Amino acid sequence: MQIAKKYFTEGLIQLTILLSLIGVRVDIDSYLSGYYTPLAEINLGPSSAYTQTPFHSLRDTLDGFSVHPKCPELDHFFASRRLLEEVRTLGAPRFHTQLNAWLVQQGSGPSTSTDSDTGAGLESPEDEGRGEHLPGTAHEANPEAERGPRGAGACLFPEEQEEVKVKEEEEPVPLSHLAHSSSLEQEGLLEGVTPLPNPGVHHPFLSATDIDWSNLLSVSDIDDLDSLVPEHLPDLDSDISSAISQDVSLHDAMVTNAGAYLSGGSESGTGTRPPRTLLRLESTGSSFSDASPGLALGLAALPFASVSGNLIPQSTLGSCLDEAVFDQINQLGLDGLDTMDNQLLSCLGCIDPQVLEDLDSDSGLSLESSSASPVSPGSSEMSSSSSSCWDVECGATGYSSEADSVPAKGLVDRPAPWPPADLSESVWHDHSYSSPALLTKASLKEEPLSDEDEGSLLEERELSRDELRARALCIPFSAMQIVNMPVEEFMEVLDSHGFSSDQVTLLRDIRRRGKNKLAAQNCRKRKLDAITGLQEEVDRLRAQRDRLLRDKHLTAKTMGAVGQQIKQLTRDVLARLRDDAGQPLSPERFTLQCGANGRVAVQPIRRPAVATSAGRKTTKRKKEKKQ
DNA sequence: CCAACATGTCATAGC
DNA sequence: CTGCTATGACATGTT
Repeated sequence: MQIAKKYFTEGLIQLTILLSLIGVRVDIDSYLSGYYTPLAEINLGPSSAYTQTPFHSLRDTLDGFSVHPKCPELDHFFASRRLLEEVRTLGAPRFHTQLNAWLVQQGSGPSTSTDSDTGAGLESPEDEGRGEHLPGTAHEANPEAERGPRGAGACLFPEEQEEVKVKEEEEPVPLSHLAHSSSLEQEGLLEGVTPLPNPGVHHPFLSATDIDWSNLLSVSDIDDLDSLVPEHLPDLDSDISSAISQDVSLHDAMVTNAGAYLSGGSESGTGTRPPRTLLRLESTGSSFSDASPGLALGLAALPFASVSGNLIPQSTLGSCLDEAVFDQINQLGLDGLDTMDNQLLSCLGCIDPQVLEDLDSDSGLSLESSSASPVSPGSSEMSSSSSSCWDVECGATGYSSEADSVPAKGLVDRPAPWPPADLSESVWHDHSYSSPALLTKASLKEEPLSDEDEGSLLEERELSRDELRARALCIPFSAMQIVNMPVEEFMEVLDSHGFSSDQVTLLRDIRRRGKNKLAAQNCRKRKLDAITGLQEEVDRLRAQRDRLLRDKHLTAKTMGAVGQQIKQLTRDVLARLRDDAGQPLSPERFTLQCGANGRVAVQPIRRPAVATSAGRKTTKRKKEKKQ
């Protein structure tokens, strides 16, 4: 995203992209051809954070712009389309191919171009691209702009696709070819790659293009497209070449509807083009909305692809577009959901929904959850925290949900006491709550078992001592329930069920032991974590110590070498100096002293007056040996 | 059989 | 005072 932001903060590029988005033919392909890779990485590899970003934040901050400064509707529209593109890109793995092939088409188009340097286009796309096409509207500004794509629109065949892709990669696309590319296609392609351009930059040029805005946008055409979607489902084809031709023809349709240059000097354009392109336009939308959402890039430009003479105010534009966009989103989502739901249901049909719900929760014995549940003694919180544990038990045994799935709150609120005889099976089935792994395993494994298996498993499963005691005293609660219910609820249970003193004592013991058991687990876990952390710290400190020791040795070695060099230099200097007698200065009697100002002075070595001659000799010998 | 480990339980301190 | 948590110590079962 940083790269994308960097790119999009370049105002000219932003402007180019934005103009392309609103239907003005600008040189955006040159931009794309150069920055395609990073942009593609941005969108084709949606990070979880990116896709999971809340809609409001997506709308407001994805492009780095909070609100469209002048046109909130437009901003909203862009945000909506951005969201739609996010949805599309999730399922558009073949976007690269489409983009490449399309770019080649533009490059091989008949448009007259004076620029052949793609790099120049990248450097200053607005100079050539927008400079030519901005002054006029989409209908009249630049005949080449419409002639180019149309000429190249239907020229790509499946067998040519790969070749063209290579060609596109090898040869830089002429700038003007790219500049003349269809805004619709650019939009669709671009939005498949980029998280939408900067809406804010677009405004200064709105005055020059707002007419195109109004002309290009038509709600009725959007509706038509929607209505046409089902009619052309047979046209849906995952073939890339088909999708490409559709995308290119999309622009042709726009141009045709615009009524300008329909019969212009397009080399490849023919008189039979308009009907065919229209059909392709429709099929493009259908392909997007149904078969392969990612391939239907043209639908990204559907609001703009609808070309009519209707002038609609921008205030209404936003809402209309939003509806269209979100209809598409809904359509996508519903289609995907239908498929996914069918598959999921087929896989999970045999699983009890309750168990499915339980799978979302933790094992019910998670130390965190278990320890947290008492901290939140609210009834609602209790039901959320402890019910998961109980549900696990329910899922583990597969008992009837009437008895098993009753949460603690329900237990307490239920006026009628539970018959121990009936609850014996439903409550005393699995109380191995101390072992989360066992619980999870049991809950997952035992669900599809039959009653016979349940019985055998019940027999196999050992009840804890507290469970046995509670069963002996006919206490109609599981240890999990007793432990996890809030204290208020527990007190209410003790009061409302008319338990004997033994039962109450046992209930309290079970609760105390259960909580202490969980606390012990927590404590041990913390202890292990602490030990692990300390061990890691020990390792780290040990490594640091070794590193420091190595540095110390190296420093000492260096210091020794430097000292030797100094001594040698001192000897050399003193050997070149002469005393009054003309004799060389002895290093034993003189030394060199470096002053703070950089001066070097010869100083006699001061020896202790009390030093014995023997000591001097010993010192001298040592010095000599060292030297 | 023994050691190591895991787990439950008790006692206790502290909040 | 009560309930809860944390933790050391001990017992017991498992590997």
